[in-house]
Amino acid sequence: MKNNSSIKSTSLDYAILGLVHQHPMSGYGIRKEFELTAIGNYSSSPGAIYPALKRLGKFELVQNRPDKEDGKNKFHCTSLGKEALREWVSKPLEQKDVAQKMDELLLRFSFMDALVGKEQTLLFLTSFRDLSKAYLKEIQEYHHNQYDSLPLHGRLALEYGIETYKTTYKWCKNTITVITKNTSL
Amino acid sequence: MKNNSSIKSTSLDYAILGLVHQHPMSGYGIRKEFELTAIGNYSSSPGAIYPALKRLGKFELVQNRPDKEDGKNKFHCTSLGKEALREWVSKPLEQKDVAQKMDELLLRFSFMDALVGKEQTLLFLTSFRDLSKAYLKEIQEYHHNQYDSLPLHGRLALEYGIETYKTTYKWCKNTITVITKNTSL
DNA sequence: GGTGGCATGTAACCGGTTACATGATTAT
DNA sequence: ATAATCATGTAACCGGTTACATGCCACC
Repeated sequence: MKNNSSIKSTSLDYAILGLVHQHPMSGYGIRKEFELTAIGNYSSSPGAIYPALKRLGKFELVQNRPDKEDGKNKFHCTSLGKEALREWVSKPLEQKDVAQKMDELLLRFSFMDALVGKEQTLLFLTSFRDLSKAYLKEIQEYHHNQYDSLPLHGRLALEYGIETYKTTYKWCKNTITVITKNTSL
Repeated sequence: MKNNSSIKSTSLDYAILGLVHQHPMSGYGIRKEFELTAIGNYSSSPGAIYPALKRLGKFELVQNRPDKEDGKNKFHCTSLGKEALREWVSKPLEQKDVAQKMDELLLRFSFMDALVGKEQTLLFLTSFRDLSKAYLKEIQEYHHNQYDSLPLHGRLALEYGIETYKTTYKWCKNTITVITKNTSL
């Protein structure tokens, strides 16, 4: 009974929302951000950004108004927008996220610190860690069982996946430690 | 002056083409493949697969005809299809591929062994390795220069990227060794 | 003989791509 | 002055998503 009139947003919408939450910016600024930095590999084309901003505006998640600093028009994240963002970063992780949407997970993590507490962050990370480990185990078993029947390149590509998930698992463990020790919150 | 009447295909088209090149299969079989294996995270929905097969058929890259083995209708890769596939896997790598299209690169590598020789494969891999290293260096420098100004989560997410590209670089080096030593070609 | 998997499609919808278009401001 | 960058849009096109629809065949 919840969320029925709420935005069905793409991750692009949330990426934008997260950006303007950190710092209000113009649509042009957002485009530059996507174009020049490595952020999740979202499109920087005006045909993607401006319609997205319009969508977000329609649901009152962002608002284009003069900035207090320099008086220039900038898109701001509203309190409704902040709430939507908080919901998004807090969504429980699923197996398929880890298998298919790493970029989005990392983006959620990036935006998380301004939105939720340490506890919630650690929940996210342990979930991330466990799901990565589970997926890793799965493909390792596949690798082991199919070793002889796999074509050479197929096997090597699979091994790339295995190494990648090992790295992810390690990053999770390390990051959990960092966040746990961090006393600023 | 080349390629003007040729397909503008999505990577989904090539993923399908690569699959039916390895083994002729039904559209349903392709769907199962995408659904059950980790292959590049392509859609397995009929609304994606069948239109794609129609596209490929229009350009005579695939053909749906009875299989010699069991008489069932299956999509086969034509010689034209094989040529298109060879071109695709042989495309020179660009910086943006490494930054944004890893999955596609791995898929190209997977299909490569049935299409090009060892030399071409090593060209691909050394290019992959060098571009990964260059990109790694870039984000490492960014990490170093911005260390103090980055928000904690932003920094940690960036470190995930760094570890990932280190892994990629290592995989390339190792795989180059494996392919070089491989005498079967 | 009916449930479930095989097999192929279509239609509405929506979002991203590409390309075009415009005007304001800043810099040289 | 005029080029470059800031800033915001629109329109045609296309491909993927979701959901619906159909018919066959095999298995128990």
